[in-house]
Amino acid sequence: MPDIRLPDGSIRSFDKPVTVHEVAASIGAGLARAALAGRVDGRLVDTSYRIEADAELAIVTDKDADGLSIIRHSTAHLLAYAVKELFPEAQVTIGPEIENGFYYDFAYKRPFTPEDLAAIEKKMAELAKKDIPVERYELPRDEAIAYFRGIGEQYKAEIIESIPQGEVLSLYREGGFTDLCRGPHVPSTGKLKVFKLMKVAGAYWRGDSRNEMLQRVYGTAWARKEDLDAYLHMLEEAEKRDHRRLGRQLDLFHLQDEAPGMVFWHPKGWQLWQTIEQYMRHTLAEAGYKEIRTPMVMDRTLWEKSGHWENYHENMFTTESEKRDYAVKPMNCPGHVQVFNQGLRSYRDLPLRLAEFGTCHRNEPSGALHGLMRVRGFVQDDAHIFCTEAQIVEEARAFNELTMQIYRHFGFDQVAVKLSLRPEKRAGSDEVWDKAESGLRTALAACGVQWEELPGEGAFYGPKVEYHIKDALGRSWQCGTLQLDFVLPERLGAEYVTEDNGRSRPVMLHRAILGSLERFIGILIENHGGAFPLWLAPVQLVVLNITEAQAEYATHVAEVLRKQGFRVELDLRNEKISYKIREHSLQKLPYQVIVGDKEKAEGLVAVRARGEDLGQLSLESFIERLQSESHPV
RNA sequence: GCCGUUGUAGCUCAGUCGGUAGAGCAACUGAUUCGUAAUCAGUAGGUCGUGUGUUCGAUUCACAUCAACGGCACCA
Repeated sequence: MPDIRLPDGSIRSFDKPVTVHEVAASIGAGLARAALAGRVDGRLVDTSYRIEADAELAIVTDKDADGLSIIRHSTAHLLAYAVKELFPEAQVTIGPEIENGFYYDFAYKRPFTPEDLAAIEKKMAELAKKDIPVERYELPRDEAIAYFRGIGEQYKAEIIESIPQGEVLSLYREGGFTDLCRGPHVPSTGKLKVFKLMKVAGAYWRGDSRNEMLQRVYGTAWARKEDLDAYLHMLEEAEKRDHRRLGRQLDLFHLQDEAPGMVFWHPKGWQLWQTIEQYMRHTLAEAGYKEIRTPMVMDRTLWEKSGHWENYHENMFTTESEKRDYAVKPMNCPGHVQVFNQGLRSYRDLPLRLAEFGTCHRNEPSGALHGLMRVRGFVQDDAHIFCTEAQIVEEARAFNELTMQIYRHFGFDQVAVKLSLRPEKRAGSDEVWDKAESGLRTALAACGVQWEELPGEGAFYGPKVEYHIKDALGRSWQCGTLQLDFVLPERLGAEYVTEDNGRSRPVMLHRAILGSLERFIGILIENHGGAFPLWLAPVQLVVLNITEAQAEYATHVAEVLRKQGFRVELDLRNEKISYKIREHSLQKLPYQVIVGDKEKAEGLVAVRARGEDLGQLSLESFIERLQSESHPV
């Protein structure tokens, strides 16, 4: 007869098998009401689960992360239930929990409208209020298929058909609605109180663009109303940080219809760009890279040799002149191999690190474009390291260190490393891939970092290490990449003279740290909400006079600051000081330097940092403060 | 590329059940010379994304097309 050990270590003995719910009830009526599921010997189960033998049990409530997960998953089922009530012809497919909520995909003769969504949400609330029991039962695979076929749920039947023969499946029934599901689920719909449907969108059946499109309804669900409110508030805040909105407000860049996916950089945006590019240029030079420049347009045959034409020609911009076909470069690497191939290279030249801030164009699908984050014309902080196999580990280690240092300079200290392995569509033999993948593993191990492996995600010519940085809103962005390539040097005939006067192929390391500068700037804008640190701010300071009487002094102050190398604007407009301060505050300038008669008389400046009055300072001490702040830490 | 939505002044948006449009902010002009997030008054600004069709008449209706937005698919 089961002895149940609870998380506090206490043991409760029962003289017959008990359900999770019964155990909860034996502890207290409140806990029984709060119980959403149980964790029996580490496995999540329904509250109706019967424990036959001795076990460890934790009662899962909405205070548990697992509890919230179950709420979201069950809310997805409630959504499907509501849809079936309102639109009996709709067919259900899948409805998983996702970050902050859930979705459910339906097959229906027409798309759902916002009005439908409101009606569905209302129906969900109604069904939740009725506190309908959610019951689990089991069915053999073939009976389950017959059942779903019988009620016209073809998609469901298809899902079950892809499950191996002989399995017993669990189904969940709430009122008139039954769904196939692994579970667990909340014991009744009354546990689902805090949810909101967010949007409808198309989504391909089984995630394959060759399949029909389903109607996906997204929703969010929480344990408490305050959590939902906080989440909605966070979404509003994120919207205020949207780089497209800030790009306009801060006059950084614009996009227009005539050049979809290509950016018009305004003076302030280009200043920001240049600060970043020059910083990278210096940093790379110090790390032993040589900068080069290669053509934007090259003959099609070169792209055929490199393999890009075969893999990507649909996404390449092409042009033609005097019966020759050309392609606008989508990558710098084939060009870099051409530079490597000039003259006879010696093992003494290796590693050779060639860097280029080269503009590349990729004809991305129209639906993929998104502000600066996904564009058709972009520049990477790109470089290719030509080295021997023996040098791979040391080069990867040095790259890792450089990358982490640069991220720190930009204020990103949470970095996740991933290793993408061979894709289905690839160039090169399996032996070469074995060598490349194990080479990167060894290199990563040498760096002492933890990494996650992603099978099938590598580039066609080689596996890649990805660096993902986390921004101020907790979102993760892939920026850096290190790709090991034995294929391109072979295809484009790169070789060097070895120590014993033989010939050998160099290995090529493709690498970028920021990735696309456009995208990285988009990330920076959102990360800082447009309030850039001093070293990045396009305009670092503005000098304001209070009345015309200090115009000359203000001009002098601005001049001194400019001579110190700061980016300074002067605002001598005949406006109230509060008006001017408001404008520059909205522009998120790091510092506003205000001079009135008092400052003029004593040779001081009154400094206002963002939202903080620093009071009067001597110009010298202010400059000192600026200097200590103006370089990346 | 696929599904859906949207496109009106520099920006944010209203409006026209078919009779060629309006607000706030910004801009410009004048007055105000002011001490830490909006001084007052005035002026100007739009072939209503583009094309075709229906109509006496289209910004409004229909079709096509382009772009943006939200997803999906893609992302060398």
